[in-house]
Amino acid sequence: MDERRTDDGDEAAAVSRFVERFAAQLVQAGMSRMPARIFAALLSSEQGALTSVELSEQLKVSPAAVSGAVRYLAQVNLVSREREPGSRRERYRVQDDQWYDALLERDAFLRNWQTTMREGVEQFGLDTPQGRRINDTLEFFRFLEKELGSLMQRWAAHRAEQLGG
Amino acid sequence: MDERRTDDGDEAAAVSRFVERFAAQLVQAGMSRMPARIFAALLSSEQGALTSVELSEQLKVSPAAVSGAVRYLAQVNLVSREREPGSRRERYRVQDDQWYDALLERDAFLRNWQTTMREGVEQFGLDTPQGRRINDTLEFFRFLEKELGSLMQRWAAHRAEQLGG
DNA sequence: CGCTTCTTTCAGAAATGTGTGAAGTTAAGG
DNA sequence: CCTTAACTTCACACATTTCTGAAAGAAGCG
Repeated sequence: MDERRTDDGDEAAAVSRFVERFAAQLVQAGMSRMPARIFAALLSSEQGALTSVELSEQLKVSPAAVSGAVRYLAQVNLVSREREPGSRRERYRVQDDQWYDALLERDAFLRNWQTTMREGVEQFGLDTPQGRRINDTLEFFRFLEKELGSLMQRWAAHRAEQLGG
Repeated sequence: MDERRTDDGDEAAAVSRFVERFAAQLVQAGMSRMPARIFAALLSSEQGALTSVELSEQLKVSPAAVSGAVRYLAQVNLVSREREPGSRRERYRVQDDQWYDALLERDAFLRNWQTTMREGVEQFGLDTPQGRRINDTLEFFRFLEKELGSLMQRWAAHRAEQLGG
């Protein structure tokens, strides 16, 4: 008749459960729902890449929703868009080795915080308790920026080593 | 007439601008609006602590909103509640030296991720690309957990040194 | 022990966010 | 060129979240 129904169904359901749980985690961390679901689906896919239609069907959402979510994901560098040559069909791919960086979105993120804090320090001045308190925060973010840089380097080294061994 | 209008007004307006900018930053990082505004207001206050009424007036929100937001902030250890002895008035205080930890809310956060990822690895198995991909993610979070621990220690040392010198 | 002051709870209103359907745009293939 | 398959945009509807006002609940003070 049709394909091995139960197996495929079970597998699909199991995948879906994981995808939704993963997505929920991302949502909790601040990502909006649709991007989260799509990212989770991509990471759980065999090739690490899916087409718009596949995502639309698997997640049971409209192409419009996929479009919007993917735009966001591409913008924050969690996903890259590929064109299969000869077709207008696009595939969206998780950046296997880059998404760790993106997830910690250090660059813009930490800079923005530092800017805000610097303004606060200027406004209140270091001769006020508030000013000193905000200055501490500024220093914390400076510290974080430096440390996260070297942290990611260590991670890269760690990974390279694993692959090598 | 009344108090030095322009000075107080300007100062208040300037503080408000900073508070709202800071809050916006926190919102972007995933915190909801009211807790974010309250936290920012506390950090910008001279004593690092304000009463419910003060918050309510400064932020132009109802006592109910303050109550709910403060409950959340206390739960995630960003704020502590104090009672002024003899009054039912409560003051809410930012935890000057603890909120860095809280902001990175490492403990529960990283554990939850690891649990989710572990389930994914089990589900797909290390003989599938997805399984390996998710396992990489799991390792990344293990790595992060370890590193963030020592990072915060270094920060504590850094701070202690500043205060000492 | 009741009055008063402050905080909390709760139902509902207002604001915001999120996803859909339909129309619009772009580019491959005839 | 025209057709057609894909992706995107936009207005709107639905869902969720967030804040308020009112009422109830605690706790000092007379």
